[in-house]
Amino acid sequence: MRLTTKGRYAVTAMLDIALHRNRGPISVMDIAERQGISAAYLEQLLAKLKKGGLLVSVRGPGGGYQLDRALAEITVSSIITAVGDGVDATRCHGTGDCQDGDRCLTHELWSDLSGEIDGFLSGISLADLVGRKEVQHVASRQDQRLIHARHL
Amino acid sequence: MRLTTKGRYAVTAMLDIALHRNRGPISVMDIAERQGISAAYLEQLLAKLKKGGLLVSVRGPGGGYQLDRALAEITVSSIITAVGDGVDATRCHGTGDCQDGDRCLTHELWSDLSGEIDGFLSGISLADLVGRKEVQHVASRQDQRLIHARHL
DNA sequence: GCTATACCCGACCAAATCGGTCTACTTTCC
DNA sequence: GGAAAGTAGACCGATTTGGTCGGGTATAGC
Repeated sequence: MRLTTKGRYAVTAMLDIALHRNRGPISVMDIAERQGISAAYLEQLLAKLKKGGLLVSVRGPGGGYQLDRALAEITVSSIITAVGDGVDATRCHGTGDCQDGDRCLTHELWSDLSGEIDGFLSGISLADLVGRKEVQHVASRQDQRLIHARHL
Repeated sequence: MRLTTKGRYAVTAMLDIALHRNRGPISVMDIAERQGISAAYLEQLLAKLKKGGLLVSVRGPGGGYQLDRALAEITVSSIITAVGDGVDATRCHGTGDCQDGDRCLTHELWSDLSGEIDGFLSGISLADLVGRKEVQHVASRQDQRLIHARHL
């Protein structure tokens, strides 16, 4: 099971774009500042998300990234997968040849777990997250802080 | 979320010991051969499991490791935790200060996910695993192979 | 057509982690 | 006493992570 900052950053960035979707394209810099993520690093992740068909980019001044699908059609699972942080918990990546061509003692356990996790994350879309009170609260705080910081 | 070979090996080893519990103490070498795990590495994991109160060891010839609790009282979750592969998916380890003392946008999501995974793994004990047909099948295959190998 | 903005892309890097080895014990049974 | 077995910890090579840097290229607006 690999769920590292890569996956977390990706979901965070997607959610940030979702929350500000009515402002037109969102620049990497904006997301990076609001979410406290290195801009150069974030670029790599957004590139993968674009390659995965979750985002489109607009070049030039005023450009940035936009969602390529409806909020409800983008699941957390798909974001994590797109960026390479697999949800798979087995050692053999599901093939079943964990021990010299045969299944290992615990193959089914990890396989079941993978299903469980994927089921959970597939059931949560950006639309769900955007609708959460707690998320909206954090988002408005971040917006305020960014405006404040840019006034200096 | 950290679920690496460490956690997988630990669960595999514990299950191996559980399956052969009627044979007295199980040596590291036996487990290593049956499960295809490096004995030297396995030692480290078993030491942690012992420190965590899941195993007891018997030194000297004929010694090895034994479970320190009833099968039903040892959950997969507790095994993974004992070797250090935390089930926690948040960046802040549950404290909630993911971004300059406040919660990040996705704190709740990862927190929920952690709960989900932990709930799943806490619900599975060694007794459950030992009772599974597939597990028994793989175990008997491993036993046969070991006997065969030692005849050479 | 310049220029500032912003995405694009690939090389590179330091630190951490992982899976594992090796050595040198100590304890216990025969 | 010697062999079997656990104990402890230093060490190691490979990979991954998280991130930087530097140079592109496209494009909007003047």
